[in-house]
Amino acid sequence: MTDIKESPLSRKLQVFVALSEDELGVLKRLHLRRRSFVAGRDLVHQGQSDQAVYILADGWVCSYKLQPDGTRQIVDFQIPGDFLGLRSVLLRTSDHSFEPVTDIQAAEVFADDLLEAFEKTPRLAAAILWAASRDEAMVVEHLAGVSRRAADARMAHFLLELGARLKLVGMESKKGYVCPLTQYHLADALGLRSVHVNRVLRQLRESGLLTLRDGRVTFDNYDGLVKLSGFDPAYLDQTGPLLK
Amino acid sequence: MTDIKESPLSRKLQVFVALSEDELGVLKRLHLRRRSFVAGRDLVHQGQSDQAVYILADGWVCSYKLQPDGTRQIVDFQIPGDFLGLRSVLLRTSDHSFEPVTDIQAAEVFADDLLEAFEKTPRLAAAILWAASRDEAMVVEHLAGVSRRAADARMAHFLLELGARLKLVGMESKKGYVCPLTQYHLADALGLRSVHVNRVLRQLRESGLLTLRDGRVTFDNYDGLVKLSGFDPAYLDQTGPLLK
DNA sequence: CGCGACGTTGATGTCAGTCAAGAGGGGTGG
DNA sequence: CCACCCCTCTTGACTGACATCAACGTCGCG
Repeated sequence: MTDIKESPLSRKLQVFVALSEDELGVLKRLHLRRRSFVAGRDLVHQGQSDQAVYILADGWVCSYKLQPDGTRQIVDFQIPGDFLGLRSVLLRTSDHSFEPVTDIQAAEVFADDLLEAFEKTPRLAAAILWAASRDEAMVVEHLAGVSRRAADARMAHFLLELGARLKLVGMESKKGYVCPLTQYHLADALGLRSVHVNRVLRQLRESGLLTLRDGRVTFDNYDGLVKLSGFDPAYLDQTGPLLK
Repeated sequence: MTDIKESPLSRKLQVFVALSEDELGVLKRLHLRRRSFVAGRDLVHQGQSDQAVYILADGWVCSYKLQPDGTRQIVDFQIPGDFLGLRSVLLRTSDHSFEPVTDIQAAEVFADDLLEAFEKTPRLAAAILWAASRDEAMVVEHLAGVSRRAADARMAHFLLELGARLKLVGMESKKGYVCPLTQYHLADALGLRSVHVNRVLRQLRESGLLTLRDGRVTFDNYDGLVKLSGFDPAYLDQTGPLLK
């Protein structure tokens, strides 16, 4: 990336805080150590011994937890601009794994460097913590969705939420976005079986609500989706203290 | 409480770190400002304007999120020794509400006092952050349970987890514990309807696994419950760095 | 060409929701 | 003291959403 202002992370943060040249400089230095990982091979991130965080620059990742019975629950997806393992620095984290959904590029940041950056630029720290707390809120919303919404509404809500997140980093066009997730990923995230994911997607397509084909989500009837799913982006939009 | 060592919070923390007299003193000072709340009336805790945290001393609380359709999802329960609103100090928190399940007693702590205590006694801070990260892990586990476990296993897992938590603060006896939750609370937490909670409880009772009657959980066959639910307390037992 | 990953579809089963009714207990007001 | 209500718990009959089982299609790749 030639200009740090165009990196997904700073695009996201700048929606909420105008960053100074100084802060952008610190952000840029955090991006120096670039690494790649291939799709499917777990990024083992064992909170303790490995004191590093990654800033995802390109590609998608999922964080999941394996169940005793062999099924897995995908807790969240990470898209460009998201942190991997941030909580394991702030808090001692729980034991979930990261799997790159696609080949990815990420910047590796050592915990000490991150904490030093936080001290030097408190506004940047606040912005990053804001993003982290938004991730928290998404996990809670995810729980509520799996617990309380029917399969079609759950799917619609999930894809709308992803769209809203991608919009922040400039990866959503007018009415849809590129989405590399397989139906298995969707199933593992939404608490469904892949066969049923398939049926739900067909039903949504035939109702003229949305189309997911060839790795691309198209919203055919955005308002209809919002209505079906009860999507309310309030929990993503937490503006407020950071604007001051 | 006459001796701070006997407070639920310090009992919990001392399972993992031996606290010095100094640290116990700091902990004691955090407990000075005592407040009571009655069952059922929400503790509005609006992260921003109200910069306080509570340490629950007596009684049970649930934290929940209201859905657009009127149903609610209980995200977690708090028992004595747990913090209310800790995350809203560490991170800017998401918007869920707290409802006391019973009449409660809690110590009010101002954010500044807490942060000062953290600076003075880093080991105490580490212990409290450990507890917070355990809460994180429980939300993830909760998501996995609602998403992947059948109703009976979900119920069993939930009640086993509560038992393990209560044990840390000395509120679990050999084979059960006092549990003030109604079947509506259980339904709102587990993603079931209260009628079905009732049926599941009957089934567990008739299988000789557990009994929930008159506000008391009795484990009639602990090993059977563990087997049914796949309960693995690993995510609660995070020992490790704090022992050093 | 064969294999594995992903997607699609149908038939059938079952777990949990819905609807409905009632019982016990505690609180409140007449 | 009784009458009434509300909250919680209980049970039964029926329904339906999602799972299960089983095939088959398609595409990319070694």
